[in-house]
Amino acid sequence: MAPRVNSAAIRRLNVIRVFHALRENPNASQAELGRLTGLDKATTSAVVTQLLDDGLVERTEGPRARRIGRPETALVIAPSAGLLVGARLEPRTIRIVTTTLAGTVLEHVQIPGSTDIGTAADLLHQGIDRAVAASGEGLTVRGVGVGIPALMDREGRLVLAPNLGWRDTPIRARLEAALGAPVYIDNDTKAAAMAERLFGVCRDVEDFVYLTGHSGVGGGLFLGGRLYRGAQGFAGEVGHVTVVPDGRPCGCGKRGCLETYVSESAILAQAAERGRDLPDLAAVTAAARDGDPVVTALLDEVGERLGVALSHMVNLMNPALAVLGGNLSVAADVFLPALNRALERHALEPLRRDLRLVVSPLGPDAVPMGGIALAMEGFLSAPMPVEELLRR
Amino acid sequence: MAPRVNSAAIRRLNVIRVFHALRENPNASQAELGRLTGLDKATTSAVVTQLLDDGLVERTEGPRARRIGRPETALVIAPSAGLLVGARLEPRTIRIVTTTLAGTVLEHVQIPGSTDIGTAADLLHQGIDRAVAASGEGLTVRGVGVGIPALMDREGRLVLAPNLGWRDTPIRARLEAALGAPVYIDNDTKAAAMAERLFGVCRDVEDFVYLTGHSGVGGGLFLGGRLYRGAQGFAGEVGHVTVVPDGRPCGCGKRGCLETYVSESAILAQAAERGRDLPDLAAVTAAARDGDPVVTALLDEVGERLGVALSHMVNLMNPALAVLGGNLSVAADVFLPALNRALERHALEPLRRDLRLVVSPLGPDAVPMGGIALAMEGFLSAPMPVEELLRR
DNA sequence: TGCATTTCGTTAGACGGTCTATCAAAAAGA
DNA sequence: TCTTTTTGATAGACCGTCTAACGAAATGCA
Repeated sequence: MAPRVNSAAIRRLNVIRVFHALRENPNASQAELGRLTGLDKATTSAVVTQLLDDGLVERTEGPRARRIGRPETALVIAPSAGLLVGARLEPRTIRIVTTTLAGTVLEHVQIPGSTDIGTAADLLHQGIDRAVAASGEGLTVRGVGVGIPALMDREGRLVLAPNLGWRDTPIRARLEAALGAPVYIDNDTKAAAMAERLFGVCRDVEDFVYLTGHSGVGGGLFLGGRLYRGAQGFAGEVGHVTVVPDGRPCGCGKRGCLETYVSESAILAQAAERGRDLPDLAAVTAAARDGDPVVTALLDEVGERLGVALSHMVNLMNPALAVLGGNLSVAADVFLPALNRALERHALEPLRRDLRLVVSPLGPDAVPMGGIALAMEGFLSAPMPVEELLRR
Repeated sequence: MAPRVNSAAIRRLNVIRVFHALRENPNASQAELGRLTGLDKATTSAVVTQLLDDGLVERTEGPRARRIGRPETALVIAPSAGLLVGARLEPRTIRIVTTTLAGTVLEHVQIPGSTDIGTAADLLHQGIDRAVAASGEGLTVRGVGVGIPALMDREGRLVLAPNLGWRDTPIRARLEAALGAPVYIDNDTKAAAMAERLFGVCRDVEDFVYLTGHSGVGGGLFLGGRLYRGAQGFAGEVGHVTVVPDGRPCGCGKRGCLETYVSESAILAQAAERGRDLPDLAAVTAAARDGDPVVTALLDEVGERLGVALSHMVNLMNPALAVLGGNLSVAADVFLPALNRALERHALEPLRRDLRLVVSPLGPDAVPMGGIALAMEGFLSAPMPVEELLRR
């Protein structure tokens, strides 16, 4: 049954609007928030009063514009209002970030992971406790968001991670019970796309695709102003788009998947097959920059494969922007020419013409900050998912 | 600036909910509408009263359930409330349908088209006038929706139709001026997808992809409960997804596009190359059913190509359902086995497992009925696009 | 210094929603 | 005929936003 839409829903929506406007514009005044959100100043006043009463917002002695008229009182999202926790959970390392509700980073923690999903979850739990303790006294955790390189369903169950051997684990429920705070879990790349939208390079972009390489290759779709998850929650599996018919075998059981050519391990394996034993992607990129023809040709192929898959996305989804993140950003400048050639060959001209291609500025924190974004969205929308309200 | 959310927006939303509930359940009572929409019966009463006052809804002597308690009064969307017009505009033929606001078909008109876009628009205008006149006396046209096989931007400008030589025509503005009624224009396949959602086989499906073949091959994406148009309005161009590297040349300037293999003209051309001169797709399908090995092999290839493209869509968007419409439905049963084999080879198993594959039940009226869907959406949402209200 | 001007933020009141509670109307069943 | 049951309408509570007016606190200028 569709949720009821009543006055309370309106208020909840307007609170969220004001909150995000203030998050993106710290030290804004009430009048400015009204202009930013399009709300009447009386409404803004009511909303801000509520946020002040709830302790989510504080008045500060921010810098005052020396203007005519009554001076504004600057507002910020209260640092004391609580913590958000974001994490990236991988077999090798677990990376945890804590922030204020505004998204200001407080602590970084990085610990070794585990190839066993149960052990990894326990380690994550311990790491979060440590990070929270280091973030300050008496701060309550308002939400925990985790990105995992796996197929995650809409209820936060880990369904399958072909490369890791993980499957069928109700990890959200498990962590929520252990942590005693709301937990939001999603695929790592979807989380990173959320981070790109809230904190990164896509702040004003309604339609973009995010491509990333870690152990595999992932895709996050931000369509029509919101993260798109698909019917089961599995949307964006660009790593398993076929780019070479009957190509290299993939951990998923198919052949010729994109990630058998452009993931870090795949690139290293292909380099080794061609007589270049290199330790990591940075070394591969360096070799190409030094003019090694074999490695250069290999990265050209990587760009070409990636370009084919991106062309499919462009033709199908017509994004305004494509973001390269994760390990893809390491070698991006080397393979970008080949990628662009592939786009020219495979993407429709009117759709390609206005496409912007950028490298993610978030670096290794993209996924943990995506966890922050998930937790922030969850905290603000609770108890009702506001985005759903006005769909027919 | 984001639109304001106030009481009026809530009412508009609830009116739309009640309207659609009544459209899908003619002769429903007020109490039933309340149950269907989740609204309180007091609210339902207020909304229905407004709809009755506006003349959009009527009380009828519908069939009464012989039950205990006060008998219900049946409601229907008033046939006298106005007309919707839907059309498919193509160079060869123009097909026009008129319906009540509920979507009940009143008139069909089919007239020859024109390869000149200006002439075609004039013919459409005349045809609409004729269809409206035939639909009854004194009915005002509430909206006109048109599907065109071309790239249409979000403002209803025709940008490009590679196969037809049409480009850069402000056809929406032109028709609106000529007709004096609100006009909504979109790509024909997007319109058909809307029809599938409102009147066809996807009534309760939030995430589906629609594939169709006419002169070219088109795709419509219904994602997260709404039609997805992309940044410029060009999303869904599955016909120009590359399925064969360096394959057959396409009217778009690229090579190996899906539609160079599976559009009707492409299939006929390939059959001719292999020594089978056949007049249309029905003849091709008949030959395959009669056991012609050349034609059977050709349709197997068609299924394979289509399956590759659909696999990309499944991996990227994880739809719950894929609908085959237009000419694709003519030969569907013949190439479906090959299509399924391709899905098995190219789509991730967890995403493919729950995918349903169905043939469109709407037939040649899919696009005109899509025009009806566009017009209905436009009429109900006017003056503010309600779906946008609660996006942050 | 004194006063007009400008901008900020609050508040009262109008207005319009939904929701709860109540009630009359109209049928079936006993 | 009376009870039961369901429908649909309505009063009043409650909660939103919006308009309009007002006090507060600065600048600009005589």
